[in-house]
Amino acid sequence: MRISTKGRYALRLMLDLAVHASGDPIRLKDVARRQNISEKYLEQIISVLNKAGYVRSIRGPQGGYVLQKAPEEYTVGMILRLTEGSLCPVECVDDAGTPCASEKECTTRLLWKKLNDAINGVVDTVTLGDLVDWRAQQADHYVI
Amino acid sequence: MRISTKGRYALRLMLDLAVHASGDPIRLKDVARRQNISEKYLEQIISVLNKAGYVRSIRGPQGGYVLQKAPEEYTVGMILRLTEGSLCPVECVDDAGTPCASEKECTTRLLWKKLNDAINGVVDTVTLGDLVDWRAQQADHYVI
DNA sequence: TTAAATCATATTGTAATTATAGGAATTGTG
DNA sequence: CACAATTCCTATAATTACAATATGATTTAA
Repeated sequence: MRISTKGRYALRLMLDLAVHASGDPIRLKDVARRQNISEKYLEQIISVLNKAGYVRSIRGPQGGYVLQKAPEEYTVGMILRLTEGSLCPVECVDDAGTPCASEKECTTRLLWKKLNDAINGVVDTVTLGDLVDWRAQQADHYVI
Repeated sequence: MRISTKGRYALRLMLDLAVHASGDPIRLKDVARRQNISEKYLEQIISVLNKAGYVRSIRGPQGGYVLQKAPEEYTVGMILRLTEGSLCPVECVDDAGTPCASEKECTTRLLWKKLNDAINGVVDTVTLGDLVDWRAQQADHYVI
């Protein structure tokens, strides 16, 4: 039950855009270098984020990407669900999925609901802004 | 980020053994019928549970399987981790996994730790005994 | 005009998932 | 003892997902 690289890279990509925001567009090449991720793979990932309106793209030289909204406006869950697909541990507790064929209310389903709630409790409360803050605190340590 | 059928089937298998426990061994064929799962697939799954000592097998006619311990002694996490592998959402927060190569303490890692704790908070507290109880309560509804 | 960037789509290699299949070994019962 | 019911073991296969890589088209600032 792993988060795939796609979701993790998307998160690091968005965090990179948030941290290095200066008004000017940020080139994917620079993100790829800083995050040590294949630029071509990042292109596919940011394409999804772009189509969803999470980032804005500027084409041509001096082009790049900028966050469409403030970092606090993006929850981790929004980013992961977009790139990763559903985060539900099993299909039957997924609102978008097809419900359990067999049982009206199978016993293990209660467990999956609890697990789903626990997962959502984290990813839907932590925002990109929080990640930026955490990173700033870590940076403080290195200053000394 | 889904729990695979292997882990889900293992849980239903263990629950079935717990619910139908009578002292006599329970045939896999009956579990397969009740749970509507391929018997051959269940064989592979229970083989893992058997080698781990979670169930005891009795061979030959009138053979089958019984739980080795009381249902309360098995957490959901024990069963899922055994059949499913690690439940960590990313490798770098997995005690058994290789730690992050790049960063000493990368920012997103804090998030993954929170997520990991949330998941463990559910699977390590709910036991097979709880599932049995839940099932009994559901059964009460149908009695009326 | 050129070069730097995004955009779009196809392809590939690997591994995991989800089983199915065939038969060997064990053992209670008639 | 023979038989049949069961567990046990291993191989194989079909499908899908994952994680990229590759190629080239399009846009646009300088």
